[in-house]
Amino acid sequence: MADVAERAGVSVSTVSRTLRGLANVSPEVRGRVERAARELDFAVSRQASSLVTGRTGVVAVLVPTLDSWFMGSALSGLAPSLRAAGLELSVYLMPDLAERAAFFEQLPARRNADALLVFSFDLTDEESARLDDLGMPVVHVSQHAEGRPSVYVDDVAAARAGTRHLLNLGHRRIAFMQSPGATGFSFSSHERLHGYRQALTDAGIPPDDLLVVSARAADKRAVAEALGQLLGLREPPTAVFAEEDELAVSLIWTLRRSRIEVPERMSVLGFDDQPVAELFDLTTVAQSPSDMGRVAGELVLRLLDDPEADRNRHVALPTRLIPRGTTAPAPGPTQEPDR
Amino acid sequence: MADVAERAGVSVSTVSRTLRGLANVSPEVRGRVERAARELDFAVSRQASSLVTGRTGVVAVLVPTLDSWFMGSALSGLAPSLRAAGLELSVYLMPDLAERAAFFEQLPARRNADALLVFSFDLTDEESARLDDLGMPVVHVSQHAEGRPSVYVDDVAAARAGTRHLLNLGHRRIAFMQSPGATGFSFSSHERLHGYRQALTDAGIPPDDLLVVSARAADKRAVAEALGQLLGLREPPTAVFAEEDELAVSLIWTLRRSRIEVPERMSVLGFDDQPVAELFDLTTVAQSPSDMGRVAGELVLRLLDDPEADRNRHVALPTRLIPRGTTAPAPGPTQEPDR
DNA sequence: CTGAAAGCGCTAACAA
DNA sequence: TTGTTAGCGCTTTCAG
Repeated sequence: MADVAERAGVSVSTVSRTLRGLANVSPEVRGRVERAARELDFAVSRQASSLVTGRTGVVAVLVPTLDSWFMGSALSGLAPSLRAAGLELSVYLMPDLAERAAFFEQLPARRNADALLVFSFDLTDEESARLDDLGMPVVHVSQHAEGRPSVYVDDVAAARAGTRHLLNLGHRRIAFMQSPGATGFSFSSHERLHGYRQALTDAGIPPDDLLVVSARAADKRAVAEALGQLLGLREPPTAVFAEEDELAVSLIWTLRRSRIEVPERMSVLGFDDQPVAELFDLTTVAQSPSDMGRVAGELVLRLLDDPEADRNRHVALPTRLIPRGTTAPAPGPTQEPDR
Repeated sequence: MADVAERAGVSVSTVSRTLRGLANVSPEVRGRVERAARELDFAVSRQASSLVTGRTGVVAVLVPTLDSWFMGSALSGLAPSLRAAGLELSVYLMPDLAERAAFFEQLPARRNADALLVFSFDLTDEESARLDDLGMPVVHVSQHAEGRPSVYVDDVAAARAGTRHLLNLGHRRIAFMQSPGATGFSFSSHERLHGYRQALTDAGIPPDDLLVVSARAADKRAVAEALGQLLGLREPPTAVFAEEDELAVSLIWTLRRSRIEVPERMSVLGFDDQPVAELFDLTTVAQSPSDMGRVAGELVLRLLDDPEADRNRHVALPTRLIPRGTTAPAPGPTQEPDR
């Protein structure tokens, strides 16, 4: 910066003021400084400025994965808002509990970011408390935390609506298929199961734990086994609600291989509306992670502006049921399926 | 840090030495300092240390998208290496040419990162030159740049192998379907087209530009139109090589809707081996972006260690053809298809 | 093995 | 509108 100042024949303060776009610089001087900066290919060191301003110009995000549709979309929605505000995006990937523990132990983001976005985690009370003491705005995304800024969809209501769709089609034995995922990593998963149970209860059908199975979408064998569990029941289900689309299509793939027609003999409902859903003509509950990312970005910008505003603002984004071809009326008499 | 020093009854220099794990600190003092730091929940400010060391502890990545299988996997492969080395990962998303121009104009990463990874871009000479002058190690990923560190797959050879597979099945009219993408954003795309042409030429078949069409995978209508162009030709193709799996499955979807059996009447070959490939039983050329990310991470670590080592190291990762059910021998007499 | 002091590159008073 | 000066929190000589 001293070089620029010398070249432009002004003091460093003037260079600083110019480069930050402050008003009180004469146009003539401004021009000289800008030209000098350009000629010298000068860029302000964030490190140095943050040392004095106390702001790092960085927003940190804590994510469980990066190679998922959800996270990819969410970050795509988030990044532009931050860039527009001149903030850098720093990613902390915590794929397992060990990494996660290490993160909360050291809180590396502590003084190295101005705000933190936490995605999809089932935080323990202790972890939440640590975040509260971080001394920076923390926004919870795809999850909600009492009294803390959160952006999410109402997974309970969404799952209830999805389940009701199946009930309305006359299904009475409805299974729920979960993605296991590392423990403590999926907030939404629990909520969706809860919504499913609620809808059943509301319809006067007692939830049956035998109808809740789990498998990783990528593990075909596990999906087949989970399906096997369901088909071997005394009263097998006529519909399966999968907690996310990838699992749903993996299930459809398995059903097809077993010559069980979808939706004639088995309805399948997904959650997400990923691109693959359309390809499989999958009925699903749509959510928009990119909207979630965008809204979270806007919220964090507002919090950065005024840490007290929006302190416990919760933003719930909509979901909607997209009926496609994998759900159909339950086979046989609807009141008393006799097989 | 002064607080920690006071609490431990030592000077700040000692705290600094301890926290950086330097050897010359007595065990007894080390213990006191570490305890004090823990009790005060102290974390070193990267900003302040980088000001004096000149290293930021940040690795920047330049990416065209985040919501793609490729980038998600690549970043998943990269992040752990960086974390293990105590480096932060800063993401610069440049979805369009305007953002890109702005980036190269300002080079915001200039003094705010220790190294830069550039993904998948078709850089202009001017852009490459700017990167060279950045004064930090730059690694090109999923692309290669003469004389600069690069990690990639040999797209030309891979596409040639894929095309040869179709030729070996007796296909003579083989189409190539591209994803348009913003101009200048896909290095691999050009290379694959090139490999496809080479294989044809090698087999004595003159490449026919009418057989090269393009459509975005997500745009069903565009895919249908592209397919229409091919089907309307005087000599329509019996096989299509799609430059990436998502496009391939979108094409298969369209073909099925048109009651054109795959692979009986049309073979389809993809590129990537994304999870969706298995679901569609898609024959494809597999690559591993997560390996690419991992290797790029290791390379960047080595360059950070010694900027001169590996200066123009090129790492080419393998691809392999995965035969599945969407490719089959060409219908009719192979030498002279008579329809 | 430990401490004192200088200074990294910038911004924020304050003065002019 | 511009310049001068004092730090921001650390690391790094250099002494001890």
